[in-house]
Amino acid sequence: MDHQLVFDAIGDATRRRILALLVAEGELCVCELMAALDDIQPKVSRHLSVIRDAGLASVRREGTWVFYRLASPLPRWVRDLLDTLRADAVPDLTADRARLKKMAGRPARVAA
Amino acid sequence: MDHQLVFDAIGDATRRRILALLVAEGELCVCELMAALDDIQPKVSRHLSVIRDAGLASVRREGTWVFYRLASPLPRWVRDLLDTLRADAVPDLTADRARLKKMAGRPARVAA
DNA sequence: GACATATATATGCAGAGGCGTATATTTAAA
DNA sequence: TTTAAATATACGCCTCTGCATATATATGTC
Repeated sequence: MDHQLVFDAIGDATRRRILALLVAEGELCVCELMAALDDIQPKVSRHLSVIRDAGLASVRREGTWVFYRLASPLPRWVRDLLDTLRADAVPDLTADRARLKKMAGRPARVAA
Repeated sequence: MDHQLVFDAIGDATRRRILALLVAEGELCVCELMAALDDIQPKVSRHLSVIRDAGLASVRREGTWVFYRLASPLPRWVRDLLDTLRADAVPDLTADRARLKKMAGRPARVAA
């Protein structure tokens, strides 16, 4: 676990929104993150690759969908760091979760 | 308190070392931080200005020395974030504190 | 295979940030 | 008022990073 990669990952506002959503919601696919962030696909995908390369998220493919969740186990200090990404630290989180809730046609999970 | 400025401040490795020292040691002057980090003065000073401009540290002058400490009060999420800067999150911290301890001629505090 | 959906990556560009060196500022003392 | 010590800032330089657009890569369906 490279320390700088972890802090780089939380250094960007868009990535903090993604990470805060993963902390709060558990597992989300790219299309759900696009809806929650109201942002374009290449941008979301690029930021997800940074998060994944930092070792913070793991990936599960289900058909054409790709689901991201927080990696586990994570070192204690990383877990503590991610736990700080609550609504007071990530102001967009509340609105992002609301948009996610309103998203039409959310993919149904088959497996965990 | 600007969120991005706070995360920018902890995004740099040198600044994390400084912040971790302030969390662990309380109040330190620039010359003590130079000794602890084993780094040059303009670099330490520049990073301190970023930390100060983010609202994370306050400054007290005593003669020619300038002492930095964590600002207070800090928002809950900022305090939580800084509390994650322990030795496991900032690997240099242990060596930095050892160098600080060995520093010759540390300035004596007059006031708090 | 042809096509559609979902996701990933390549590319060129513009802006931000860190570095070392040099210099300015502040304070105290001679 | 000169000098020294401690600290702050200015200046190029270079690298890194995020962006939007375009394109590539699965995967499933017909």
